[in-house]
Amino acid sequence: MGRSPCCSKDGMNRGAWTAKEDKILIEYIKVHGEGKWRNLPKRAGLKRCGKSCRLRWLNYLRPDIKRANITQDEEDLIIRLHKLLGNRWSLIAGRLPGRTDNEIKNYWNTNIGKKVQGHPNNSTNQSKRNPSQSMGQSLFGQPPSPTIGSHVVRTKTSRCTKVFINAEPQETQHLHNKPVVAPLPTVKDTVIDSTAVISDQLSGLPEFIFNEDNNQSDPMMDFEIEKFLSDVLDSELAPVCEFDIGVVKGGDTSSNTTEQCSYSSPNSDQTVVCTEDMLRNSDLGSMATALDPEVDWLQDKREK
DNA sequence: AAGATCGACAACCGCTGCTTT
DNA sequence: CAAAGCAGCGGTTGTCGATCT
Repeated sequence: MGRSPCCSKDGMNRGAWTAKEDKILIEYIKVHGEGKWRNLPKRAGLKRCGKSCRLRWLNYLRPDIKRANITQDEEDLIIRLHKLLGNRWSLIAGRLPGRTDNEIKNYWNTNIGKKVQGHPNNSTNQSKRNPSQSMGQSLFGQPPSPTIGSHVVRTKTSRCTKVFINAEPQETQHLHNKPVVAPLPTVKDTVIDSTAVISDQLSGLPEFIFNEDNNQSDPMMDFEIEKFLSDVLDSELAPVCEFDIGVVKGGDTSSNTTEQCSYSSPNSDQTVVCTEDMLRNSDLGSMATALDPEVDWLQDKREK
């Protein structure tokens, strides 16, 4: 598919932005709002390409940008999120108010990356040595580590938003030896009911988000895996959970890839890998079961 | 004092996926 | 359904100031 270039380079300004250009861009966005970047330069009278305007605005001119140095807390959060999400800077930035993906990426490359690089058994270290492994190949053929040291190895963004669910009823699943729901016709039911059981014991658990349009009779539904993980991060489990998302190949000879979410419990030896197949088979009960040690751990913590 | 090197960060580039036509 | 348009993402490069030799 042919595509015209983003913008002509003829007569365009390049390089650092001047104060005058910044002012023009700010004034224009104040009046017209963000978006329609392609036409913005022409309308605003800027000799810049739309991409450049967008970047300048998002990374530098936006009023909510924090210009202060990154704090230790923020650095810790970046490291933690990087463990979880890999080089998905926009997702990481989304959890750091006032910080941009570019800023975090630069900070990582110039500060954290070096620190982490010196640390043995680190996936970031590995991916620097051999970037091709960072596409999920280190997961290939070997299960995620059951220890806390399990890390994300994916660098290429891919999405798992739609999962085809087998609508056939399944056996009763148990959580804490209690019946969760019977039958379990859909992933939606599994997740919601499993969560409900845990929620009886623990507030602040992730809110699992599904497309409201879906119902039990609709086998096609949205499972927002990134939202799922994001909600987990917001929950009280955040301090103890280790989640990975990875894209793995089906086998040595297979070129098929599948998305998976693995969960490693630091309070037990248990690791649950939640694959598309598991989702298809409504096997999220296993994942919920994996949360048991954390629930117990948090309860103990609360009682103390 | 001057050139070389390094580090930080802004900006660019190529690609991808979603939406529109 | 395919092509084109567009926004957004992550990797890379360029630039500039600080430090070193």
